[in-house]
Amino acid sequence: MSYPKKLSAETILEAALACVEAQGLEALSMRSLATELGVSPNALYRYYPSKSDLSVALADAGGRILLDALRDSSAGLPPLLALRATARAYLGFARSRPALYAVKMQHGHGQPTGQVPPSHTEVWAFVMGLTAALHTRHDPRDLAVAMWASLHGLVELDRADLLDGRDPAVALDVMLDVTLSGLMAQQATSP
Amino acid sequence: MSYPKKLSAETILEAALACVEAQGLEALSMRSLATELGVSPNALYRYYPSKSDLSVALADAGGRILLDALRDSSAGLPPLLALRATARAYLGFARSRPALYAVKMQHGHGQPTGQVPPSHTEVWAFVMGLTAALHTRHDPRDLAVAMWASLHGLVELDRADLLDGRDPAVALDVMLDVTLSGLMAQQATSP
DNA sequence: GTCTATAACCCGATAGAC
DNA sequence: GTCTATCGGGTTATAGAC
Repeated sequence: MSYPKKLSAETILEAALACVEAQGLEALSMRSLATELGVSPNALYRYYPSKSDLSVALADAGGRILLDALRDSSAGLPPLLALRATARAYLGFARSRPALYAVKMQHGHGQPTGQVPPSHTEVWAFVMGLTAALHTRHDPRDLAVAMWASLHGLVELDRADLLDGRDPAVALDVMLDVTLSGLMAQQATSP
Repeated sequence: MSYPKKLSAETILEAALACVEAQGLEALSMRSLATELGVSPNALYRYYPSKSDLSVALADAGGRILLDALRDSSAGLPPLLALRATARAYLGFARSRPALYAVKMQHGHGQPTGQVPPSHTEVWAFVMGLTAALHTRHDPRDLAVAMWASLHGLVELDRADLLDGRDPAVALDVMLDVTLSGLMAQQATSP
Protein backbone atom coordinates (compact mmCIF):
# COMPACT_ATOMS: atom_id res chain seq x y z
CA MET A 1 0.00 0.00 0.00
CA SER A 2 2.90 2.32 -0.25
CA TYR A 3 2.85 5.03 -2.84
CA PRO A 4 5.76 6.50 -4.71
CA LYS A 5 5.05 9.85 -3.06
CA LYS A 6 3.14 10.38 0.11
CA LEU A 7 2.77 14.05 -0.59
CA SER A 8 2.01 16.55 -3.26
CA ALA A 9 1.08 20.22 -3.17
CA GLU A 10 -2.52 19.30 -3.91
CA THR A 11 -2.73 16.68 -1.18
CA ILE A 12 -1.44 19.17 1.35
CA LEU A 13 -3.78 21.88 0.15
CA GLU A 14 -6.80 19.62 0.40
CA ALA A 15 -5.89 18.47 3.87
CA ALA A 16 -5.32 22.07 4.92
CA LEU A 17 -8.70 23.11 3.55
CA ALA A 18 -10.37 20.26 5.36
CA CYS A 19 -8.62 21.15 8.59
CA VAL A 20 -9.55 24.81 8.29
CA GLU A 21 -13.19 24.09 7.58
CA ALA A 22 -13.40 21.53 10.33
CA GLN A 23 -11.51 23.24 13.10
CA GLY A 24 -11.12 26.84 12.08
CA LEU A 25 -8.28 28.87 10.72
CA GLU A 26 -6.49 29.20 14.04
CA ALA A 27 -6.28 25.45 14.42
CA LEU A 28 -4.20 25.13 11.29
CA SER A 29 -0.58 24.41 12.08
CA MET A 30 2.15 22.78 10.13
CA ARG A 31 2.62 20.20 12.85
CA SER A 32 -1.00 19.17 13.10
CA LEU A 33 -1.31 19.15 9.34
CA ALA A 34 1.71 16.89 9.05
CA THR A 35 0.33 14.58 11.71
CA GLU A 36 -2.96 14.43 9.85
CA LEU A 37 -1.11 13.41 6.71
CA GLY A 38 1.04 10.90 8.53
CA VAL A 39 4.17 12.79 7.72
CA SER A 40 6.83 14.68 9.60
CA PRO A 41 6.28 18.40 9.99
CA ASN A 42 9.24 19.29 7.90
CA ALA A 43 8.11 17.33 4.89
CA LEU A 44 5.52 20.00 4.12
CA TYR A 45 8.18 22.62 3.66
CA ARG A 46 9.35 20.87 0.55
CA TYR A 47 6.10 21.86 -1.15
CA TYR A 48 5.33 25.09 0.65
CA PRO A 49 8.49 26.91 1.76
CA SER A 50 6.66 28.61 4.61
CA LYS A 51 3.31 28.66 6.25
CA SER A 52 2.38 31.92 4.58
CA ASP A 53 2.94 30.33 1.17
CA LEU A 54 0.43 27.70 2.12
CA SER A 55 -1.90 30.48 3.26
CA VAL A 56 -1.74 32.15 -0.12
CA ALA A 57 -2.65 28.89 -1.81
CA LEU A 58 -5.55 28.47 0.61
CA ALA A 59 -6.74 32.00 -0.04
CA ASP A 60 -6.63 31.36 -3.74
CA ALA A 61 -8.67 28.20 -3.40
CA GLY A 62 -11.21 29.96 -1.20
CA GLY A 63 -11.49 32.82 -3.66
CA ARG A 64 -12.20 30.44 -6.47
CA ILE A 65 -15.03 28.81 -4.58
CA LEU A 66 -16.48 32.19 -3.67
CA LEU A 67 -16.28 33.35 -7.24
CA ASP A 68 -18.22 30.35 -8.43
CA ALA A 69 -20.92 31.02 -5.86
CA LEU A 70 -21.19 34.67 -6.90
CA ARG A 71 -21.41 33.82 -10.57
CA ASP A 72 -24.08 31.22 -9.97
CA SER A 73 -26.17 33.62 -7.94
CA SER A 74 -26.43 36.36 -10.51
CA ALA A 75 -26.31 34.57 -13.82
CA GLY A 76 -28.70 36.09 -16.31
CA LEU A 77 -30.12 38.73 -14.00
CA PRO A 78 -30.44 42.42 -14.92
CA PRO A 79 -27.88 44.73 -13.26
CA LEU A 80 -29.76 45.84 -10.16
CA LEU A 81 -31.03 42.39 -9.35
CA ALA A 82 -27.65 40.87 -10.09
CA LEU A 83 -26.06 43.22 -7.59
CA ARG A 84 -28.56 42.32 -4.92
CA ALA A 85 -28.28 38.62 -5.60
CA THR A 86 -24.51 38.77 -5.54
CA ALA A 87 -24.52 40.63 -2.27
CA ARG A 88 -26.76 38.04 -0.69
CA ALA A 89 -24.64 35.24 -2.06
CA TYR A 90 -21.53 36.90 -0.67
CA LEU A 91 -23.03 37.17 2.79
CA GLY A 92 -24.34 33.65 2.52
CA PHE A 93 -20.96 32.29 1.61
CA ALA A 94 -19.24 34.10 4.43
CA ARG A 95 -21.76 32.93 6.97
CA SER A 96 -22.06 29.34 5.83
CA ARG A 97 -18.35 28.78 5.40
CA PRO A 98 -16.77 31.22 7.83
CA ALA A 99 -13.41 29.53 7.99
CA LEU A 100 -13.08 29.42 4.24
CA TYR A 101 -14.06 33.06 4.02
CA ALA A 102 -11.52 33.93 6.70
CA VAL A 103 -8.85 32.11 4.75
CA LYS A 104 -9.80 33.89 1.58
CA MET A 105 -9.67 37.32 3.18
CA GLN A 106 -6.70 36.71 5.39
CA HIS A 107 -4.01 39.21 4.71
CA GLY A 108 -1.31 40.94 6.64
CA HIS A 109 -1.40 38.41 9.42
CA GLY A 110 2.32 38.36 9.59
CA GLN A 111 4.84 40.40 7.75
CA PRO A 112 3.35 41.77 4.57
CA THR A 113 4.10 39.11 2.00
CA GLY A 114 2.38 41.26 -0.54
CA GLN A 115 1.23 38.22 -2.43
CA VAL A 116 -2.23 38.55 -3.89
CA PRO A 117 -3.81 35.25 -4.88
CA PRO A 118 -4.87 35.11 -8.55
CA SER A 119 -8.50 34.37 -7.80
CA HIS A 120 -8.75 37.59 -5.88
CA THR A 121 -8.24 39.60 -9.01
CA GLU A 122 -10.99 37.65 -10.69
CA VAL A 123 -13.45 38.28 -7.87
CA TRP A 124 -12.56 41.93 -8.03
CA ALA A 125 -13.16 42.04 -11.77
CA PHE A 126 -16.47 40.31 -11.32
CA VAL A 127 -17.74 42.81 -8.77
CA MET A 128 -16.60 45.67 -10.92
CA GLY A 129 -18.45 44.19 -13.85
CA LEU A 130 -21.61 44.43 -11.81
CA THR A 131 -21.08 48.04 -10.84
CA ALA A 132 -20.04 49.02 -14.33
CA ALA A 133 -23.29 47.61 -15.68
CA LEU A 134 -25.18 50.15 -13.61
CA HIS A 135 -23.87 53.00 -15.74
CA THR A 136 -23.85 55.61 -13.00
CA ARG A 137 -21.89 58.82 -13.00
CA HIS A 138 -19.45 57.34 -10.52
CA ASP A 139 -16.30 55.44 -11.30
CA PRO A 140 -17.26 51.75 -11.31
CA ARG A 141 -14.12 51.02 -9.33
CA ASP A 142 -15.22 53.30 -6.51
CA LEU A 143 -18.63 51.71 -6.52
CA ALA A 144 -17.02 48.29 -6.45
CA VAL A 145 -14.91 49.37 -3.51
CA ALA A 146 -17.96 50.69 -1.74
CA MET A 147 -19.90 47.54 -2.35
CA TRP A 148 -17.19 45.15 -1.37
CA ALA A 149 -16.35 47.22 1.67
CA SER A 150 -19.94 47.14 2.85
CA LEU A 151 -20.17 43.41 2.39
CA HIS A 152 -16.85 42.65 3.96
CA GLY A 153 -17.50 45.01 6.85
CA LEU A 154 -20.86 43.45 7.52
CA VAL A 155 -19.32 40.01 7.55
CA GLU A 156 -16.57 41.11 9.87
CA LEU A 157 -18.88 42.82 12.31
CA ASP A 158 -21.08 39.75 12.30
CA ARG A 159 -18.16 37.45 12.86
CA ALA A 160 -16.92 39.59 15.73
CA ASP A 161 -20.41 39.52 17.17
CA LEU A 162 -20.53 43.28 17.03
CA LEU A 163 -23.93 43.66 15.39
CA ASP A 164 -25.77 44.54 18.56
CA GLY A 165 -28.15 41.71 17.95
CA ARG A 166 -29.23 42.74 14.48
CA ASP A 167 -29.72 40.13 11.80
CA PRO A 168 -27.01 40.66 9.19
CA ALA A 169 -29.35 39.61 6.39
CA VAL A 170 -31.82 42.29 7.42
CA ALA A 171 -29.07 44.86 7.74
CA LEU A 172 -27.87 43.87 4.29
CA ASP A 173 -31.29 44.43 2.80
CA VAL A 174 -31.53 47.83 4.41
CA MET A 175 -28.09 48.61 3.12
CA LEU A 176 -29.06 47.56 -0.39
CA ASP A 177 -32.35 49.44 -0.28
CA VAL A 178 -30.64 52.65 0.65
CA THR A 179 -27.74 52.22 -1.74
CA LEU A 180 -29.76 51.15 -4.73
CA SER A 181 -32.34 53.87 -4.23
CA GLY A 182 -29.45 56.29 -4.01
CA LEU A 183 -28.02 55.01 -7.26
CA MET A 184 -31.37 55.25 -8.99
CA ALA A 185 -31.96 58.74 -7.69
CA GLN A 186 -28.62 59.82 -9.06
CA GLN A 187 -29.21 58.06 -12.33
CA ALA A 188 -32.47 59.96 -12.70
CA THR A 189 -30.87 63.33 -12.11
CA SER A 190 -27.63 62.73 -13.98
CA PRO A 191 -27.14 64.39 -17.40
CA MET B 1 2.98 46.93 54.03
CA SER B 2 3.39 47.44 50.39
CA TYR B 3 6.74 48.56 49.14
CA PRO B 4 7.85 50.24 45.92
CA LYS B 5 5.82 48.49 43.27
CA LYS B 6 7.47 48.26 39.91
CA LEU B 7 4.22 47.71 38.08
CA SER B 8 0.61 48.69 37.88
CA ALA B 9 -2.17 47.85 35.43
CA GLU B 10 -1.90 51.35 33.99
CA THR B 11 1.87 51.18 33.52
CA ILE B 12 1.54 47.92 31.66
CA LEU B 13 -1.32 49.19 29.53
CA GLU B 14 0.61 52.29 28.54
CA ALA B 15 3.69 50.31 27.64
CA ALA B 16 1.57 47.89 25.64
CA LEU B 17 -0.09 50.75 23.75
CA ALA B 18 3.30 52.26 22.99
CA CYS B 19 4.63 48.94 21.79
CA VAL B 20 1.61 48.32 19.59
CA GLU B 21 1.75 51.76 18.01
CA ALA B 22 5.49 51.57 17.50
CA GLN B 23 5.87 48.02 16.24
CA GLY B 24 2.41 46.81 15.36
CA LEU B 25 -0.02 44.47 16.99
CA GLU B 26 1.84 41.32 16.05
CA ALA B 27 4.97 42.49 17.81
CA LEU B 28 3.23 42.59 21.15
CA SER B 29 4.23 39.73 23.38
CA MET B 30 4.18 39.31 27.11
CA ARG B 31 7.87 38.61 27.07
CA SER B 32 8.93 41.62 25.06
CA LEU B 33 6.58 43.80 27.08
CA ALA B 34 8.14 42.55 30.29
CA THR B 35 11.61 43.20 28.94
CA GLU B 36 10.57 46.69 27.95
CA LEU B 37 9.35 47.31 31.48
CA GLY B 38 12.48 45.82 33.02
CA VAL B 39 10.49 43.08 34.67
CA SER B 40 10.23 39.35 34.46
CA PRO B 41 7.64 38.03 32.03
CA ASN B 42 5.61 36.44 34.69
CA ALA B 43 5.14 39.59 36.76
CA LEU B 44 2.57 40.86 34.24
CA TYR B 45 0.27 38.00 35.01
CA ARG B 46 -0.51 39.44 38.39
CA TYR B 47 -2.24 42.38 36.70
CA TYR B 48 -3.53 40.69 33.57
CA PRO B 49 -4.24 37.00 34.11
CA SER B 50 -3.77 36.27 30.42
CA LYS B 51 -2.78 37.99 27.25
CA SER B 52 -6.36 38.18 26.07
CA ASP B 53 -7.26 40.12 29.19
CA LEU B 54 -4.61 42.62 28.25
CA SER B 55 -6.00 42.70 24.74
CA VAL B 56 -9.43 43.61 26.00
CA ALA B 57 -7.95 46.46 28.00
CA LEU B 58 -6.09 47.62 24.91
CA ALA B 59 -9.22 47.45 22.79
CA ASP B 60 -11.06 49.47 25.37
CA ALA B 61 -8.38 52.15 25.41
CA GLY B 62 -8.35 52.27 21.61
CA GLY B 63 -12.11 52.58 21.50
CA ARG B 64 -12.03 55.47 23.90
CA ILE B 65 -9.56 57.38 21.75
CA LEU B 66 -11.62 56.67 18.64
CA LEU B 67 -14.78 57.81 20.35
CA ASP B 68 -13.18 61.11 21.30
CA ALA B 69 -12.09 61.65 17.71
CA LEU B 70 -15.56 60.90 16.39
CA ARG B 71 -17.22 63.22 18.88
CA ASP B 72 -14.84 66.04 18.09
CA SER B 73 -15.41 65.69 14.36
CA SER B 74 -19.16 66.06 14.40
CA ALA B 75 -19.87 68.31 17.36
CA GLY B 76 -22.62 70.79 16.58
CA LEU B 77 -23.22 69.68 13.01
CA PRO B 78 -26.64 68.91 11.55
CA PRO B 79 -27.39 65.18 11.05
CA LEU B 80 -26.29 64.67 7.46
CA LEU B 81 -23.10 66.65 7.89
CA ALA B 82 -22.40 64.99 11.20
CA LEU B 83 -22.65 61.60 9.56
CA ARG B 84 -20.26 62.58 6.82
CA ALA B 85 -17.80 64.17 9.22
CA THR B 86 -17.88 61.17 11.49
CA ALA B 87 -17.28 58.82 8.61
CA ARG B 88 -14.26 60.81 7.52
CA ALA B 89 -12.94 60.96 11.05
CA TYR B 90 -13.36 57.23 11.37
CA LEU B 91 -11.40 56.56 8.22
CA GLY B 92 -8.81 59.10 9.26
CA PHE B 93 -8.35 57.47 12.63
CA ALA B 94 -7.99 54.03 11.13
CA ARG B 95 -5.47 55.21 8.58
CA SER B 96 -3.38 57.41 10.84
CA ARG B 97 -3.24 54.98 13.72
CA PRO B 98 -3.60 51.59 12.07
CA ALA B 99 -2.20 49.57 14.94
CA LEU B 100 -4.49 51.23 17.43
CA TYR B 101 -7.44 50.62 15.17
CA ALA B 102 -6.46 47.00 14.78
CA VAL B 103 -6.27 46.63 18.52
CA LYS B 104 -9.66 48.23 18.93
CA MET B 105 -11.30 45.95 16.39
CA GLN B 106 -9.45 42.82 17.29
CA HIS B 107 -11.85 40.06 18.21
CA GLY B 108 -12.01 36.33 17.98
CA HIS B 109 -8.30 35.95 17.46
CA GLY B 110 -8.19 33.03 19.79
CA GLN B 111 -10.96 31.26 21.54
CA PRO B 112 -14.00 33.49 21.80
CA THR B 113 -13.54 35.23 25.12
CA GLY B 114 -16.79 36.98 24.46
CA GLN B 115 -15.56 40.04 26.30
CA VAL B 116 -16.72 43.27 24.75
CA PRO B 117 -14.77 46.31 25.96
CA PRO B 118 -16.99 48.99 27.52
CA SER B 119 -15.93 51.70 25.11
CA HIS B 120 -17.22 49.63 22.24
CA THR B 121 -20.76 49.97 23.47
CA GLU B 122 -20.29 53.72 23.66
CA VAL B 123 -18.99 53.96 20.11
CA TRP B 124 -21.91 51.89 18.98
CA ALA B 125 -24.38 54.14 20.79
CA PHE B 126 -22.75 57.19 19.27
CA VAL B 127 -23.06 55.90 15.72
CA MET B 128 -26.64 54.92 16.35
CA GLY B 129 -27.36 58.38 17.65
CA LEU B 130 -26.24 59.73 14.29
CA THR B 131 -28.44 57.40 12.29
CA ALA B 132 -31.40 57.93 14.57
CA ALA B 133 -31.16 61.68 14.00
CA LEU B 134 -31.84 61.10 10.32
CA HIS B 135 -35.39 59.99 11.03
CA THR B 136 -35.70 57.59 8.13
CA ARG B 137 -38.19 54.79 7.81
CA HIS B 138 -35.48 52.28 8.60
CA ASP B 139 -34.49 50.99 11.98
CA PRO B 140 -31.62 53.20 13.19
CA ARG B 141 -29.82 50.10 14.36
CA ASP B 142 -29.81 48.66 10.86
CA LEU B 143 -28.57 51.94 9.48
CA ALA B 144 -25.87 52.01 12.12
CA VAL B 145 -24.86 48.50 11.17
CA ALA B 146 -24.76 49.48 7.52
CA MET B 147 -22.69 52.55 8.22
CA TRP B 148 -20.23 50.88 10.51
CA ALA B 149 -19.92 47.92 8.19
CA SER B 150 -19.11 50.17 5.25
CA LEU B 151 -16.50 52.04 7.22
CA HIS B 152 -14.91 49.00 8.73
CA GLY B 153 -14.92 47.17 5.43
CA LEU B 154 -13.29 50.08 3.68
CA VAL B 155 -10.61 50.23 6.31
CA GLU B 156 -9.98 46.51 6.11
CA LEU B 157 -9.76 46.45 2.34
CA ASP B 158 -7.39 49.38 2.46
CA ARG B 159 -5.25 47.76 5.09
CA ALA B 160 -5.07 44.56 3.10
CA ASP B 161 -4.13 46.61 0.07
CA LEU B 162 -7.13 45.25 -1.76
CA LEU B 163 -8.47 48.53 -3.12
CA ASP B 164 -7.17 48.06 -6.61
CA GLY B 165 -5.35 51.36 -6.38
CA ARG B 166 -8.35 53.47 -5.47
CA ASP B 167 -8.01 56.22 -2.89
CA PRO B 168 -10.05 55.15 0.14
CA ALA B 169 -11.02 58.75 0.86
CA VAL B 170 -12.46 59.11 -2.64
CA ALA B 171 -14.24 55.79 -2.35
CA LEU B 172 -15.64 56.93 0.98
CA ASP B 173 -17.04 60.09 -0.56
CA VAL B 174 -18.65 58.14 -3.35
CA MET B 175 -20.07 55.77 -0.79
CA LEU B 176 -21.47 58.66 1.22
CA ASP B 177 -22.85 60.41 -1.84
CA VAL B 178 -24.77 57.35 -2.89
CA THR B 179 -25.94 56.44 0.58
CA LEU B 180 -27.01 59.89 1.64
CA SER B 181 -28.78 60.57 -1.62
CA GLY B 182 -30.55 57.26 -1.11
CA LEU B 183 -31.61 58.23 2.37
CA MET B 184 -32.88 61.60 1.18
CA ALA B 185 -34.76 60.03 -1.70
CA GLN B 186 -36.48 57.67 0.70
CA GLN B 187 -37.21 60.44 3.13
CA ALA B 188 -38.87 62.42 0.36
CA THR B 189 -41.10 59.52 -0.63
CA SER B 190 -41.83 58.19 2.85
CA PRO B 191 -45.32 58.72 4.30
C1' DG C 1 1.06 38.53 52.89
C1' DT C 2 2.29 40.76 48.74
C1' DC C 3 5.00 41.29 44.83
C1' DT C 4 8.54 39.50 41.75
C1' DA C 5 12.21 36.30 39.78
C1' DT C 6 13.90 31.75 38.26
C1' DA C 7 12.93 28.01 35.88
C1' DA C 8 10.45 25.08 33.68
C1' DC C 9 6.64 23.05 30.28
C1' DC C 10 4.09 23.05 26.01
C1' DC C 11 3.66 24.37 21.48
C1' DG C 12 4.57 26.17 16.85
C1' DA C 13 7.98 27.66 13.02
C1' DT C 14 12.08 26.73 10.90
C1' DA C 15 17.18 25.31 9.74
C1' DG C 16 20.57 21.69 9.13
C1' DA C 17 22.44 17.17 9.06
C1' DC C 18 21.50 12.60 7.66
C1' DG D 1 11.48 12.49 3.98
C1' DT D 2 13.06 12.07 8.89
C1' DC D 3 15.59 13.52 13.03
C1' DT D 4 17.32 16.67 16.05
C1' DA D 5 17.94 21.21 17.54
C1' DT D 6 16.95 26.04 18.13
C1' DC D 7 14.21 29.87 18.79
C1' DG D 8 10.35 32.61 20.29
C1' DG D 9 6.05 32.88 22.69
C1' DG D 10 2.16 31.82 26.38
C1' DT D 11 1.57 29.98 30.68
C1' DT D 12 2.33 27.82 35.15
C1' DA D 13 4.89 26.17 39.38
C1' DT D 14 7.70 27.34 42.97
C1' DA D 15 10.64 29.76 45.57
C1' DG D 16 12.83 34.25 47.01
C1' DA D 17 12.63 39.21 48.46
C1' DC D 18 10.39 42.74 51.01
